[in-house]
Amino acid sequence: MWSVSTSERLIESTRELLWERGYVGTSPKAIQRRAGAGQGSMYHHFDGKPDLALAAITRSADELRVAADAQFTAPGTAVERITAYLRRERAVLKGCPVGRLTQDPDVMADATLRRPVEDTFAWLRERIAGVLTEGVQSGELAAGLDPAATAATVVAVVQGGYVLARAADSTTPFDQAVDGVLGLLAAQPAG
Amino acid sequence: MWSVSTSERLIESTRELLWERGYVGTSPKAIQRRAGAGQGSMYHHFDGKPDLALAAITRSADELRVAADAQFTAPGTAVERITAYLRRERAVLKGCPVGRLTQDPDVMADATLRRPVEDTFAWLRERIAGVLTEGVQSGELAAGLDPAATAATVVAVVQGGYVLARAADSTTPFDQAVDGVLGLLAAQPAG
DNA sequence: GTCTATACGGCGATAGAC
DNA sequence: GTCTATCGCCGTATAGAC
Repeated sequence: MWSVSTSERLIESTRELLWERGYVGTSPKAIQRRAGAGQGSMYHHFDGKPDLALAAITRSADELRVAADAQFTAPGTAVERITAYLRRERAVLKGCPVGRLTQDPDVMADATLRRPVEDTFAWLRERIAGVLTEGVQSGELAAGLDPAATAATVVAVVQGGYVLARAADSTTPFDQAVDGVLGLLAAQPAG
Repeated sequence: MWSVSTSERLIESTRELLWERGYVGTSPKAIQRRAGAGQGSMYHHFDGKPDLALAAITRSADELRVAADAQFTAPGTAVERITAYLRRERAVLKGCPVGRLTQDPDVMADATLRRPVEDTFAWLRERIAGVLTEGVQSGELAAGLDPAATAATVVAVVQGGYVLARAADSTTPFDQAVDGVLGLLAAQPAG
């Protein structure tokens, strides 16, 4: 048996804290405490708070892509895959670990930290637009459906659903928002 | 002529800073500087940071309701009013001054500060559901459309649209997300 | 009402011993 | 690699003079 390395624990602790409290609300001291690491230890492995945050953000972004891609790559019609993506299990009340960073002024002001966030959503919209395009081409979806716009809608419903859920302190509005788009999508006249 | 009162300037400065940097990222000192008020002045008019934040949040929430209600109360069909709401002019890259607070752990942990946020979104979903119900009843929208779910979708698209716009540093994805839902809504088979 | 003085702990980092 | 010491500045107030 072996324990995870200190640097590993620092990254994971940072990921959790960024998720819970954001960049501005997360201090090096809090990270160290959660990781069970000392001051010197943290500054040995990382240059400072931004460097550690970059490692954490990059990992969260990568995880998000992998998790999402699993739904889009699975077999099924376009609508089935979009449905699988929207209905996949999520920590709804915690919100999106990547989308959350969008509200963090110090993250958005730093080009390096901002990059993974920007790339993640660009990729996600692109990927979903691709799935929708397949649906249009196969005649499953109306020919008039705009894949890029609809993809943005799908991603926005998820991100906005988190906001509504947190505001209500209940997962219900998230589920409703998802049901809402899926209802609209299902009622489309076939192409 | 008269100048605005100091307490008024403190509230407005707090609103701006909460919008730009969130509660955790906003310090009393920063508020004072922006308001052109001294330390003692701020603590004379308000009990402290939470008290001042409550005044700011309440006002922003009230403003949001008034602005939204204008679209819903205007004449027009249900879809026209929803469209007016979704397309109304917004500071897209700044995001929603109320929805943003949803990501602020210290706001959500304080029942008093949280209240206006919760109420605002509950009201908004309710209000939109009402408009959609009218649309269903008049036959403008399909009988199968779920007003509550679709209302959640509409609000989520706006809130999520802000996230996408900030991530991309461009208003384009917001507009696409809006176009996307409106496209789906318009393509509904009539009831 | 507004000002200055003072307080104490936390933030983010560096230095140097072990 | 990890620890403790130290640093200067900021956050969030309180006290009391004007």
